[in-house]
Amino acid sequence: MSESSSMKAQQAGEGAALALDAFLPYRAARLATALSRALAAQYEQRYDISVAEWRVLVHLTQQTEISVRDIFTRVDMDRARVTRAVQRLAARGYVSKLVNQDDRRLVKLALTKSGTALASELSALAAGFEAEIMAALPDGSRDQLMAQFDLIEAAIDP
Amino acid sequence: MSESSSMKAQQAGEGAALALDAFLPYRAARLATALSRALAAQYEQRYDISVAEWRVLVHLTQQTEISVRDIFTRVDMDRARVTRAVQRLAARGYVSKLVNQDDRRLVKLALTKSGTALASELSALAAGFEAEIMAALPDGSRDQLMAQFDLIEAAIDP
DNA sequence: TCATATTCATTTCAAATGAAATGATTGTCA
DNA sequence: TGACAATCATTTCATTTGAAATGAATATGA
Repeated sequence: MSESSSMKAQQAGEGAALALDAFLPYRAARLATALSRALAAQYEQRYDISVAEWRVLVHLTQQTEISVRDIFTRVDMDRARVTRAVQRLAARGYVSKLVNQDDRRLVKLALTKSGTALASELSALAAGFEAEIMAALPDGSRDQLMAQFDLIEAAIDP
Repeated sequence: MSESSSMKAQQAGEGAALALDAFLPYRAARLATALSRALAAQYEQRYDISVAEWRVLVHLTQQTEISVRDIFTRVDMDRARVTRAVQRLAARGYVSKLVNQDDRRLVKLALTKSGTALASELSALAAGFEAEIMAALPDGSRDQLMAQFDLIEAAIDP
């Protein structure tokens, strides 16, 4: 393999060269895509489920009779993406979609029986995936990470 | 505002309900987009630079005379995205693009004078942004985070 | 040397994305 | 009550994305 280009790579001029490898936003993005890709590889093909659909499913595992808005405000996807994920899930019979009679602008989402079954399988898969990764970290890392993530998000938002 | 739908939300049936808020892949994705959005808000409009372009610029700050391949292997973007970012940067005179004479399949990228200037401004901006966030965390959090990220990525890859 | 395989950057094309528009419903307040 | 604003889900439309195809250049090995 040709290594010529990288062999010739040289440091640029002085200046404040930002170390990308130690730059939090970049590292967070890299970590997130690596995790997402690795996890999706375990279910995308087997269950024909996208990341957006996966998130909606898991969210409905925790709360039911909720609206599209309830999901996208909590789950970090925009309205359109949630709407589309729900459409695909409903078309395949995993999610039921009714009009909320108290406020007919709202949709009332819930898992169907097969949706519940699928969500269970996916949850188990996901938990296993996470556990495997966490096994490579010192004890307590998980809580530590979550606490740090919380602080960072709090520092950004307001 | 109508709270009816969330007021009515109720816990779904027993089962292993995966807590999305404590699920690493989800939290990493949420963190990454929050950081990316907040940072991009500081430069996208002012400098008319996309995230992909920003990454290429900063990368060229550290190594020069490198190819498209050198960038996308290190920077977690696919070839097409790097090619497009480079095209836009070259069109605006921030990056020079020559053919590598030792291997004419390769492109030889470098910052121009104005590209170097822009990269400096952006680096300073980025460093400030990160410092502001890190100020909200305990001392040593940064190194701790990077070490944890390294471990997680290592647990995924091979 | 020559045929074949590989590597690189770019382009193509279909799918995903998200900002803004739309239409339906509910809230507000004079 | 009724006009107007606000909210919800969906759709529209232009852009972005990335997998695969392409074409050019180099490596490999008979």
